[in-house]
Amino acid sequence: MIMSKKVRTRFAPSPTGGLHLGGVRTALYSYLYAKKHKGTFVLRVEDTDQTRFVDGAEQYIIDCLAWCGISADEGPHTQGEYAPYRQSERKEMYKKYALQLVESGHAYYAFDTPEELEKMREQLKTPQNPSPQYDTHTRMHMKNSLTLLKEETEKLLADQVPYVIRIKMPKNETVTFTDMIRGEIKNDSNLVDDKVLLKGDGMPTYHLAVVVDDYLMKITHAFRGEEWLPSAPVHVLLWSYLGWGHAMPHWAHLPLILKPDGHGKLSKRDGDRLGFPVFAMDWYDPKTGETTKGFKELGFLPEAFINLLALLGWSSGEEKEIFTKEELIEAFSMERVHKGGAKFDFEKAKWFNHEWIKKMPVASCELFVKPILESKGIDIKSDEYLLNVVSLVKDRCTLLNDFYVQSVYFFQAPQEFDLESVKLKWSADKADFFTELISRYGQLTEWNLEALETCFKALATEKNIKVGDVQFIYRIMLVGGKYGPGVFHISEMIGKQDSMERIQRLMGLLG
RNA sequence: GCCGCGUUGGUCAAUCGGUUAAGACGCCUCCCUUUCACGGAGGAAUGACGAGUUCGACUCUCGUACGUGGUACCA
Repeated sequence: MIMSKKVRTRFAPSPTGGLHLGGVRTALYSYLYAKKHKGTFVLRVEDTDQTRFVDGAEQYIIDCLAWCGISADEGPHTQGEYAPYRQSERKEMYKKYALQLVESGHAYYAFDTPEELEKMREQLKTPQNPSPQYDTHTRMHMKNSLTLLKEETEKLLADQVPYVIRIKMPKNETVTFTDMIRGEIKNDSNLVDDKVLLKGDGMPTYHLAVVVDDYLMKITHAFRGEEWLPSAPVHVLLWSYLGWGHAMPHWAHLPLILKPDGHGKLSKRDGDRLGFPVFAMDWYDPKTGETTKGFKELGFLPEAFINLLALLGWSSGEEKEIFTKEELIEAFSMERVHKGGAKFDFEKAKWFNHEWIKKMPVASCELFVKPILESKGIDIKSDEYLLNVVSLVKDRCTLLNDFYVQSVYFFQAPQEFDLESVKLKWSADKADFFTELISRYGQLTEWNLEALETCFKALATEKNIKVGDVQFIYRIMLVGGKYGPGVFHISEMIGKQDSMERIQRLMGLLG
């Protein structure tokens, strides 16, 4: 095969709730891989489980991908040539293939009721085998077209007795395939169960749908989480049984994202417990009425979010850690994805965001900051003023939301003061200093950084007071706390009038 | 239980048989800043264990341990 096919990757989430970090990463890697190879990235909605369908989840997923800047080229939101992209809308296609498999002897009808299945598992359960499967060992004891006479099966079908179609796993075969990350993977066919392909309600299970759709949508590279590895042999067999072996996509099973503490996959609950988001954006669950915080709303930049996710399980091999999307596309390769799972580290995640805020031009930064301040009811005076504020405080903001605390005092006099700290330095001569300072400020003809700093320091020297002490108090007067950029910068920005009022205000409080 | 996958500092990780085993986050110290950050300089901290292959193993093989995933008419 000298001619290589056009790369087509897909992200195939099921619309059952908030979009998890790991899901975004899978989408991201699929996107990066497709773009790197000038291919197409497809979004396919795997809504075959009617009972788990959640209203609004699909649009939410689309919105999340859009926020991350990794929107799909084809999907339910577009008019792609492989539509429809919702499996529920493709329902009729799957049955045909299931029947084809029955026809060719690779699948069979099974009429066992859920109760009967339960009974079988209960009866066959032993300490050595706590979870018996419907497989090559047990299927001949069950109620299916393998154990029933042909006429019996036909009668049941004619009577519309509910049934499922199961794959008939072969005996004594080693199913082998190559994973782009892990290399050759082998499985003993005797050990994997006869997975249901077509459910009682006529919907396909994931196993059938993923194969049929990947084939029909001409997917060339299929990336998914490591949790799919155990059922991969079923999919590999299906590709071959359906006669599509030559077209099977290249697989890559991505390592899991683990809890930062303890063990196991990172879940929404861990985020709640440990105080960080797990979903890309706020997710409102219509069933419970609860909203779960997302990275976006917490103040993450999408650029930082995909950057940190990309580096969670993949590394370029070089020291560089901050990547733009374009740079990621350029540098990404599946071979450099780690095999082992990675524990999520929120501190590092925040570091990425901080780096992105520092790196962002002041003007772009202002675009994000403006709505945040406005939503808090702050009158931003003018864009020029805001721009100056942003340039002064941006390096000390880790999350976008930090801009509020770091810049309110440029717009409003502080409501609360760190009086504890002031009192340690307060004394009669300090009071005298500030009284005199107000008067000198009044006489200043020019209000700029140099003028007021000179005035301030000259007075301290005159009064024989440590500049640092009064400067520190001055900071609390203007800001309310022990933070923020240089005091004289702040003072210059807020103006003479405001500066004088704030001095007076705190002096009043100190009696 | 069985099967799959994995295992370099607390965390993310480089190394693709020969290095004093990078770098980053976090932590600590110092400098800068008479605030807090930013920035700069330093520091502590790593190859799960046991065999084998090899002149030489973090790197290859096997075993053990541990972790993780799966074992549904969920994806």
